[in-house]
Amino acid sequence: MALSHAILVCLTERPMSGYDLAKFFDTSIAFFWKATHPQIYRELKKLEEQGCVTSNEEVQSGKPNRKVYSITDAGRDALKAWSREPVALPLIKDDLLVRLQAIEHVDKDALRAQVRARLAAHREQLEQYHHIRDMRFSGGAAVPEDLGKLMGLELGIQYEQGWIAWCESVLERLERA
Amino acid sequence: MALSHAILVCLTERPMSGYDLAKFFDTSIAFFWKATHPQIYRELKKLEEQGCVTSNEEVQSGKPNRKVYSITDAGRDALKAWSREPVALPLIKDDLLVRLQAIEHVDKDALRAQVRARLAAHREQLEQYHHIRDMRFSGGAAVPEDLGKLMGLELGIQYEQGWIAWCESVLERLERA
DNA sequence: GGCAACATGTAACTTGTTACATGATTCC
DNA sequence: GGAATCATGTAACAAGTTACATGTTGCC
Repeated sequence: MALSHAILVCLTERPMSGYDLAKFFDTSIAFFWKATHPQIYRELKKLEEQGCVTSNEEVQSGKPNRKVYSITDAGRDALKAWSREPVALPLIKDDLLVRLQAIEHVDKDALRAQVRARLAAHREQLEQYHHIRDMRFSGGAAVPEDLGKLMGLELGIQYEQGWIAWCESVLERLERA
Repeated sequence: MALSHAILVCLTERPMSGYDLAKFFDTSIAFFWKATHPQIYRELKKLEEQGCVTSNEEVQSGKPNRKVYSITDAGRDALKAWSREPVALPLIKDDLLVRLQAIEHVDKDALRAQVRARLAAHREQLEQYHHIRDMRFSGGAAVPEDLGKLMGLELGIQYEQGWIAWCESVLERLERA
């Protein structure tokens, strides 16, 4: 469904192998979409059958060969058609919030440790986003092609800041109780 | 995996039928976890086999019978054991952010309309959360059992406010371009 | 008469996860 | 010698979605 479109979006940037895509999903666009490598290889096969991407094998000495995929005109058309469809609200699945809901039925020490771990993860993520912003968008201005990426990054930064503040306030209250 | 635990959490509140649970997932805890009714019925069957819930049929005149599920002691134990496991970072899948990433390859009018629709959805959600907060937690104080629910609600409110601000700033920039 | 809500479920399908499988090179 | 990185994939399973199926009551 949308994974195929996310892959096409990545390939508008530059041609990539399945391996590259897996890493790209793990780093660059991990905030909006996640995918594991079996999923990516499976989807690339389908996209190739549909003619949305083409592959060509790059022979490498020593290392195994790379199969590099590029988006086709049909792929670009599919992307544009998809962009006109209505968007779904992002789905959230959060273990930690579910546990909070049943606060009287969970292990409170474990919960505190989990909130602390979450706080640390959000702080780290925020730092990474700041780093990317400083590297790619220093000054705040972006060329038109990159405006969307900058806005995505701004959302990420705001999102992490929100979580950090929330975790801190939750920890305070949990430690008092 | 975690859906079964989310169901158990709901059942700590009160016994419920599959239908009730589906509505509960749709309203109360929709922010943390979503589930459709076929999924819920399927999971309830498994949970009953494992002894984590028991069901008893409530005969109703006119309407079809309700099969009401209650959590068992084994279910409560399973919940506590699960609460000690490490939590995963919440996964996000957001179509809109993916489109923004490829801003030069999407239909810009459609994108603007989608951001406006998203903004409206977040505003509506925020209003609902405010309403719940005013109804259930007026004054801000919560009894210990409800503290987790209040904190979850606070996160929801903050989350929606963040999205609203972001959508507004994005719209402004998209309309300028 | 038609639609919505109540109430339960199945079937078919698509997505997503985890583990397995292979094999070379480079770094410690 | 062992672990990590590069690079591709398959198989089995779990989770999630969509459409189908049935039948009543109450409201407009």
